[in-house]
Amino acid sequence: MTRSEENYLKIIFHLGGSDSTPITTNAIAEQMETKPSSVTDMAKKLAEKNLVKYKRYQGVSLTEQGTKTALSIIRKHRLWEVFLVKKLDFSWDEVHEVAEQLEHIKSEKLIDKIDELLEFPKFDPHGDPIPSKDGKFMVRDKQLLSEMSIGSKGVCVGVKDSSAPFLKFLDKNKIALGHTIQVLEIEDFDHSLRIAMEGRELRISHQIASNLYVKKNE
Amino acid sequence: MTRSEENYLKIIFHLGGSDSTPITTNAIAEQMETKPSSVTDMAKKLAEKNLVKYKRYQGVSLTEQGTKTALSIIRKHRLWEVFLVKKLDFSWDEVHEVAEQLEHIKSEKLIDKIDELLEFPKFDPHGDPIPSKDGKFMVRDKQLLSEMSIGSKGVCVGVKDSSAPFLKFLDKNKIALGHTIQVLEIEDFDHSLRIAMEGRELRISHQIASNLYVKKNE
DNA sequence: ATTAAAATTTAGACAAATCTAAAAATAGGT
DNA sequence: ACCTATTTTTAGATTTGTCTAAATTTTAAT
Ligand SMILES: [Mn+2]
Ligand SMILES: [Mn+2]
Ligand SMILES: [Mn+2]
Ligand SMILES: [Mn+2]
Repeated sequence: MTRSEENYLKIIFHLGGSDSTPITTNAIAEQMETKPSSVTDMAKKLAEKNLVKYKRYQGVSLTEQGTKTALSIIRKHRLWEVFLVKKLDFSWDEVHEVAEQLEHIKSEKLIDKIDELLEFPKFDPHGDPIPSKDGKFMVRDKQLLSEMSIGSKGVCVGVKDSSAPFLKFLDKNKIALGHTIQVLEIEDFDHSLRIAMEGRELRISHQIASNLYVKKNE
Repeated sequence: MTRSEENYLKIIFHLGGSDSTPITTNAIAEQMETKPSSVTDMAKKLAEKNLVKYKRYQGVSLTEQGTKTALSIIRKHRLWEVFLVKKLDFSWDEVHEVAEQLEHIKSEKLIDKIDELLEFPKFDPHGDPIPSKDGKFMVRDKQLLSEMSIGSKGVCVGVKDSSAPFLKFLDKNKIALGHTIQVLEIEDFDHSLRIAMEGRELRISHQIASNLYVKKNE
């Protein structure tokens, strides 16, 4: 597997899709920051290797083997992110770039030992689940903060947008995973929210709220 | 810098050489496990980037900039090797391959944090010195065991051959860095040695002795 | 000084991954 | 059903790093 093939598989996985709703060439091209014609070439190559199903003009979907491979890359990416944060004091907005490189290191033993060193974490620094060796991962019952009703309480468990600017904004406003949240008020005008978080009260825009995942209290 | 360029620089560094005694095309080709014609192409490219001095038919030597780059790759390689042994319980015969990949990860912060986590080690698991950020490294006063005279004592501080088979052989015979060594007898016939090591007595061939570095006691 | 052997370079080709421009297929609106 | 806009594919070129085979230069022996 080349690095490029691995990146395509990862992106196809993240775009979702299935046999019945394949991923389009353009969607992949946009995520890969490449041209559709390049995607077509790669689609053929991956199909040749039985990693994707591909029919001309009909888009691409992962085979079982392709899914397995994608999950193993994602596993490595997220474990390295945890390593960087927990063991090397990286902040959560710095880890993605480095993990993009580290995810391609080829050594089963290495990633298993990292997993062990970290005591088998189930989620990465952004709240995304870490697949196990056999490709299974926790699906956490979570919803966007923007979809919660007034008065409801929960715990912040993840971010939808994990770009550095958004993560830095959260840091600046002392919003972090694990914090408790209660929705106090939702403005009709702009859908901004007034929330209580760890004793404080703050106002956040609809855009922020629609990029924060919350686990609702029972 | 591409991965290939980095590997060429590293190998040119390891081959020694200087402005007056440049490294030959064939020597590089052999180490890189590639063809001389490929080396010529790369020599031109590296010369273009001012990383080596290159004159047709006259071989290659590193510029100051090339030396700096080579040392930074070697620093990364050796720090990762220490990390694998100390933090992930790899054995010293398993680390080289993985370090060959990890040495190409591009992140200053990452390698500095690894350095810090390891408490700034000065030598790698094979006894080779780890260059500092600014490219300086300890030159240890050491000699080959095969060059020691009868009766002299020392401490085993490094291996010349760090291939897995040799390292495994040392493990099997409980020869490790840090162990004390005294030369008891040298056979005229085959130059094999009888040595005392950590209380035991053992016999080792000339070939083994000429791949073990010892720091002589004053 | 000649000459043969060895080392090195050049020329031309190839695979991987990408691009641009043109052609083909599909999808959506009327 | 038809036409047009969009999507996707093809064809051909480019870059990087490699190769083989042929040509050139160096070296070392006579
Ligand atoms: Mn990430
Ligand atoms: Mn990647
Ligand atoms: Mn090594
Ligand atoms: Mn390398």
